[in-house]
Amino acid sequence: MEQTKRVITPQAENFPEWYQDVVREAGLAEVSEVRGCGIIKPYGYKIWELIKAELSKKIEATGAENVYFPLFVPIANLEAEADHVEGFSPELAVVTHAGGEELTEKLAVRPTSEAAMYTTYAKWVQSYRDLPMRLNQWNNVVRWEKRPRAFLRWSEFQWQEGHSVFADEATAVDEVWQMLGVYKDMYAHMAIPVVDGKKSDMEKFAGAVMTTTVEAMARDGKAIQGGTSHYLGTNFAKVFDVKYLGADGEHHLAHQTSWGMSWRSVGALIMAHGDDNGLRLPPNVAPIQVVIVPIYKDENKDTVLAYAREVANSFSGMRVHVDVREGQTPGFKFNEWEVKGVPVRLEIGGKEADEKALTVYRRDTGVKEKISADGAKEYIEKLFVDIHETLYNQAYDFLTTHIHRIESIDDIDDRIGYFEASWSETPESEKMLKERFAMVSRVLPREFEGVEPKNTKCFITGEPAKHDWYFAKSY
RNA sequence: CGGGGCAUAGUGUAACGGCUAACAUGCCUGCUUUGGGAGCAGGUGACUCCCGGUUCGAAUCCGGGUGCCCCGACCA
Repeated sequence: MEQTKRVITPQAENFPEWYQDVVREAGLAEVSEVRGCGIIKPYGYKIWELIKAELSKKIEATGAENVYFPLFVPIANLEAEADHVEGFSPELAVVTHAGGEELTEKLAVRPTSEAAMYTTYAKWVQSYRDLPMRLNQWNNVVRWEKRPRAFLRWSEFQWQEGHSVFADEATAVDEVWQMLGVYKDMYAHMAIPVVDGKKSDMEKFAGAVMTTTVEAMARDGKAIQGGTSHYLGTNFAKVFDVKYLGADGEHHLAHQTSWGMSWRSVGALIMAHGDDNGLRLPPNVAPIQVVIVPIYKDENKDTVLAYAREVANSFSGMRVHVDVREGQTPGFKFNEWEVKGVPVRLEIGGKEADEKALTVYRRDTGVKEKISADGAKEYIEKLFVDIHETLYNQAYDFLTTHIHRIESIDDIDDRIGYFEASWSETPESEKMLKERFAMVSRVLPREFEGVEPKNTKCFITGEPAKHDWYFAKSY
C-alpha cells in the first residue's frame, strides 16, 4: 500500500504550515486557552529537558552558579533604564490586583530579569573582591508579542538567563564571547551550525552596549536567533547603583553582562532538520534514540517479543523504547516514529529472531540494513555519531549554499537565505532596507569583524562600508 | 494596532429558515489482523462561542459582543 496518509504539508508548498503540522503530528505542543501561550506535551518537553540538561552542564562548567529571583518586578524598577523600558513596556503583562485589592505599586511579570535582579546585585557587590559575580537562573518570562509562533515566540517561555558582574570592560566582554561560545557549542550538540557575531545597534538588546548572537538557518532560508549574550556596560549599574570599592579605595561602576537561551531552540531544531516526513532528531536530544518495533504472528509472538526485549536490554545507557502496542500495525508504527523523528528504528520479526539479527532503519537518510545482533550496541553507537554528523553536514551545506554575496541593495531578489553585503552600519540605512524588503541585519560574523569589507562602499547608501554583514528575513 | 478569514462531538468538516444536527477520524467493546498508515460489528461522544432580535419555527437571517487563525506592523 503506497498511499500514505498525508498529514504534513510539504515544506516547499508552505513552510510555516509544515512547521505547525510537525509540531502537532509529532506530539510536541499545542495551543492553550490563553492566547499565545503554548502547552508543551511530554515528547516536546523531553526534548527541551535534554537541551536544558546539557546546557546547564555547560554553563556550570564555566563556574556560574544558579539562583532564583521572583516572577514579579516592580514597574518602577523596569522604568529605571530608559532604553530598557522603551524596549519592553509594549509587551509587558502587568498585575494590577492581588489579594482582592488593587495594588498601589503595579507589578510586571518579568520579560527578562535585569530589573528584577540588579537592585539586589547592588547590595551583593561591595568590593572588588566580590567580583566577578556570575549567576544564572532557569525560569519563565512573559512577553506579550503581537504575533506568537509555536516555540519560537510564545507569550510565555522558559529559558535560562545569566547575569554577571565584572570590575572592568575587558573581563566583561571576554565573558560575553565565552557564553556565546557556550551557545554555539550547544547548537553543535544539536547538530545545528550557527553564525556567531555582533548585532547592529538597531537590533541589539534594549539597554545593552553590545549584543552578540548565534543565528541558525531554517530550511526555508529564514534566520532564527538562537541565543544572545549582551555586554551591558555600566548602563544598568548606573541606574541600579551597582558599584564596588576598588583596591584604589575609590568607588567604580560595575560592568555587567547578561546572556540567555530559550526553548526557542526546540523550534530551531525542528526547522533546521525536519523534512517532509516530519521531525529528524539528532541522537543527543532525541527523547527516544532507538525504537524497537516487533513484528510477529500469533505463533511466534512470544519468541519475537522476548528477543526484542533482550535486544533492548543489551543497549544499556541508550534511550530505548520497545513499541509493544497491540492495536497498531507495524506500518502504522513506522510512520508514527518517523514523524516523531526517532533517529534509529529496529525492526524485529521472526526472521531477525531466527538469525539473531536486527533490521536497522536510520531516520536521517531513510536507509535500511540488516546487521548481526553480535556487536549491535557498538554498531548503534557508531551510527549515532554518523547520524549526528550527517545531520550537521546537511545543515551546514544548506547554510553555506544559501549565503549570497551582493554588492547593491538592488541585487536583493527572492533567493532564500542570507545576503552578505558590505555595510556602513548606520541605522538610517537599515531602516531603508527594512522598509523596502522587510529585512534587517542579522549578524556581523565574528570572522568579518577584524577585516576590511570586501567592498569599500555601503550596499545601501554608497557611504564608506565598515564590515561585511549578513542580512535576512527572520523568525 | 491595520487588512482578511473563521467559530458546529476530542480533532477535521457537512447541513435550502423546517424531521431525532450528518460524515470522517479519534476513543471504548468484541472478533479478526500484523514485514510500510488493515478489516468487520456494536458503542461513546454537541446547550451548534455569548447576548439580544426577526420568525409558527434559527446552526442557518439581522444587530452587538467575545475569542481564535492567517497576512502585515511590532518582536533580546
